[in-house]
Amino acid sequence: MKPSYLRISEQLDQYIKDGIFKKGEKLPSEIEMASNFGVSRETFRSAVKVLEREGKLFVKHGAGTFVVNPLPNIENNIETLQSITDMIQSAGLKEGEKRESISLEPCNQEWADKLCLSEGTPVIVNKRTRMAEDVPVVVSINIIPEQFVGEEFIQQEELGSLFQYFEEQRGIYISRTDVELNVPLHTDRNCQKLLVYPETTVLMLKQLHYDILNEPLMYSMDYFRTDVFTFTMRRARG
Amino acid sequence: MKPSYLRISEQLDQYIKDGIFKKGEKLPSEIEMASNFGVSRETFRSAVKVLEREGKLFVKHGAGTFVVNPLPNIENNIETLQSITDMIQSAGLKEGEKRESISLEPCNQEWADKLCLSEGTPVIVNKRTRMAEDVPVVVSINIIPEQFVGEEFIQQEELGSLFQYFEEQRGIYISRTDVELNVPLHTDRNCQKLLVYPETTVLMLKQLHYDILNEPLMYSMDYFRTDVFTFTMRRARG
DNA sequence: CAGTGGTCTAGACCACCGC
DNA sequence: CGGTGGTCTAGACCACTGC
Repeated sequence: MKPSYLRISEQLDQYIKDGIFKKGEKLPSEIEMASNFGVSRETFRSAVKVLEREGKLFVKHGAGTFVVNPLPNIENNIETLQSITDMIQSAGLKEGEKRESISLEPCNQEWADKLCLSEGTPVIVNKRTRMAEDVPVVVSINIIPEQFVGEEFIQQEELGSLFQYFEEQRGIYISRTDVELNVPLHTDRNCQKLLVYPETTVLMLKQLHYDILNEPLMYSMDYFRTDVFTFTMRRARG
Repeated sequence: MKPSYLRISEQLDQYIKDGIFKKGEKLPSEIEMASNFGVSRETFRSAVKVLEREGKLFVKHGAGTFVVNPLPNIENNIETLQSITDMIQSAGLKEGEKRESISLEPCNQEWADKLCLSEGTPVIVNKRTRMAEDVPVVVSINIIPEQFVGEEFIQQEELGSLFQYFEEQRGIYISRTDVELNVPLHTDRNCQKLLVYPETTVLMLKQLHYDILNEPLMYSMDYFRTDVFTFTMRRARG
């Protein structure tokens, strides 16, 4: 049984979609609406908060609650964390991979900082080319502290989603990622594999993945072909 | 007078920073904590929700509320919308601008789609080079429907922040922006002005700005030097 | 099963807006 | 000033977790 406030927020959303509540219009007061829905005012307010967070209602203290113009859904919202495997598959493409190399290397200053290790600590460096319909679309380099992976990690030829690997094989859930957007030079070695067309450009994400307790787990550098992937997001004023 | 739930969330945050509540530790139950703080359970829960949203606490139904590893603050979080003027100034640099061109042009398919106009409707196209310490760091192109700006817009040589212009001169508050990340080819004309060093690369944001009621107001294409600006963000699992 | 967080209520008072 | 949303309470019952 879904809680009331969710049912009400969905119904309000539908009313907006159906034009029963029109853009710019002020909703009746919370007390009145709560009474209409047969719930307490706090419960109705919870429903409003859901839609306010989604940018569908605008609440102004002392003035009222207003319907705003519905925004389009954003596809490929980069703010929602998903694995590269999911990104390729949700575009309806056949996902594949080729391991370029895997090695145990002393970590450099940058990796050490991010992963909270001391410089020089051995880490696993896993480099793969990810394919969509047998064409290379992503080059990804993962840096992982030794203790987080097992023997099978090094031996397996095809790893697939590391998110899935960590969850199913190691019981670790990746919940959050800090990202730095980068644009590599087109002379960057890791770009070369992706520059199959002269008009192709590449976006690189440096990503630090955390588990549920915000422990840094893996650092990645992922090179994406921008002619294959579209990255969008929504910004809001502080 | 700050509301209790905010005071409590700040105090909890401080306790975490001070190590009084340690990473991974389970907090006492909500009833107990609420009683400790001398507030009702709902009020204490509001405080917890603030920190949960900030990724500082992890709440698990039926199990408890846990302190997680504090994450570093993210600088230059791209998710927080700010004007280019602000971005330059908050880096402690002297901001300047040079208008390259301003014209009234029939809008193309892409602009028309975004701004909800018909193709061919005249729009103002404003192209500027933005400077930091007298060096070009951003090229920005703004596409604005005629009715949103006044005569002074076209005549003024230095516009400064358009966010500020809209707010102060036109009473319009830009509250939200949809962004598409792009990497232009280094042969792109708008890049050329920015490629002062051979290792410089450029990130381009196509941005559709909305007012408080989510009405599309302005479409922009902003070219940023990645050696000057760092863009970071935080992603979370759906 | 006991203990935890999730939802919900009816009512109260406060802070803010616009007339 | 009246009407709106913002906060807060004390208590109730439900849903989930882990032993």
